[in-house]
Amino acid sequence: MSIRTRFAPSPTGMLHIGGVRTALFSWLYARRHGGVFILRVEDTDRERSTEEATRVILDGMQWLGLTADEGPYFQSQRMDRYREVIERFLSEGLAYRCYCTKEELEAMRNAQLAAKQKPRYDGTCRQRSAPRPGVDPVVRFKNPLDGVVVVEDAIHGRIAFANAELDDLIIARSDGSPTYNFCVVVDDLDMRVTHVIRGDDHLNNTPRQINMLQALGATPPVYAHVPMILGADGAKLSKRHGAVSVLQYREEGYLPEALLNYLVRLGWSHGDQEIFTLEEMIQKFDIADVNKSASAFNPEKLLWLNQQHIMRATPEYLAGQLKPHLEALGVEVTDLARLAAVAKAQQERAKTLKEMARNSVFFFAEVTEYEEKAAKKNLTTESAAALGAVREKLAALETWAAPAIHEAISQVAAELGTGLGKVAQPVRVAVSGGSISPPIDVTLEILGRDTVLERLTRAMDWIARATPNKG
RNA sequence: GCUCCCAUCGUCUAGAGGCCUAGGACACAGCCCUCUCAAGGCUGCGACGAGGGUUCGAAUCCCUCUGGGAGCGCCA
Repeated sequence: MSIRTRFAPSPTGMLHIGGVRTALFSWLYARRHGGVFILRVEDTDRERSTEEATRVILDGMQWLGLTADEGPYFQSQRMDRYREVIERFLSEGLAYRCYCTKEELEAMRNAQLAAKQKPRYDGTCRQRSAPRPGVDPVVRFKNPLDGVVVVEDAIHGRIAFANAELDDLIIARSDGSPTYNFCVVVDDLDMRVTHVIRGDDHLNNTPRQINMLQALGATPPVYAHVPMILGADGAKLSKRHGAVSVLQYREEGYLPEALLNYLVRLGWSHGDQEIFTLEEMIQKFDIADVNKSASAFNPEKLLWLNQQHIMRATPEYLAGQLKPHLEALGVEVTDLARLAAVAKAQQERAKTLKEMARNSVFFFAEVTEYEEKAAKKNLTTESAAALGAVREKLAALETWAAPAIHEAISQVAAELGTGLGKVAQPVRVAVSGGSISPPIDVTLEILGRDTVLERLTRAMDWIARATPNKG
């Protein structure tokens, strides 16, 4: 039988990296085994589900390339099916209507807590034969009263729960709507899910779900409860440290494959390997190699990996990724070949696309002012001579290419009896406006002769104006 | 409180009884390379939570403790 995995996020909160990693593991596992990956949106709580959160799930999965082979299914569109199964539970005596009021339940709960007991429903309505006027009943599943449920977890191994610890959970609310644990069981069964890979915060739900499955005469799927991701401070992931929408990472200039690479290494490893292409992940991922313990999110390492992936990417691909970030800075890019040249020149000097864009603006827009510190140090009367000499040599160059440009600048340095830095750095400030750029020859080549000559002239003018009496 | 889970450098991890003087990566510090910024190279710093067993031998197996986490909703 072919493997079928699913990712079942709830649109009651933003899809964050914790969810993404679970999705990744499920996706990887399905891909690795030539199986099917299903996306299912768990939106039974219509009150708290938002359209925006649903959008983030869909857009986020698409951005990351975690494409679903089936779905997205929406639980909100399967209500008839749930009602049908609830009826079946009722008619087969697997469930019963409970007329206890919320107040009564609350009182029961408080009493149990006060007696230092685990709060749970006492099963009062199991015996009830007649409806109670004025109360809309909920439906509860009749959990076995004794015995143990064994979860054979692919990550944790065998875990046993005593049925005596479990109570009769509500499967339908008083308005008739089905609840989470029930919907999961019905869906996983209907969708023929073979491997349930999810966060280990669901571990405690598993015995109930297995009981329901068994009541329906079904065989439980393989469960794999992956450890949680903690914030950078080791505390639970929250808005403060990283529980932001995945799309935030796109905005900040992360490559999808870098984020995936970072996430796959959280709780999973393959020897000492740190950098994985998507294909390698698919090839090497296995649930058996997933850790049991929670791991903390480390933004620095993500940044490093992003840089590593940027360095390994092709300039053309990078250009496409970089474009929106330049546009966000108000730079229109029409020449994609030129953009690729820029990306190539920049790819080992940026940790994010956003940073790369920021440092690349001067390739596309006029230099309107010089960074103060850089100008003060490099655009001086002394360097004006170097700039002039460079300008002259460059203007006379036969071929406009990096090697020739490099040669010209070296010559100027030699003629002036100074180091290359004394010449290259003023030129850098003149053409880029600041002190940071790719190697000067490459930078000038991409910029083009006309632009370079113009910017050199402009810098010399600027020097003359800035030091009027020295002349 | 009860149930369940977890435990190697600050962080991510390797480690399935001898290969461990515990390896790699991020971060940090120093050095090298160098036209800036990076990248890269080298070096350093730095961990098996504690106590008991089992064994000729334990980071690895067992127990207890401690610490952390999750669940106990007409949320998912």
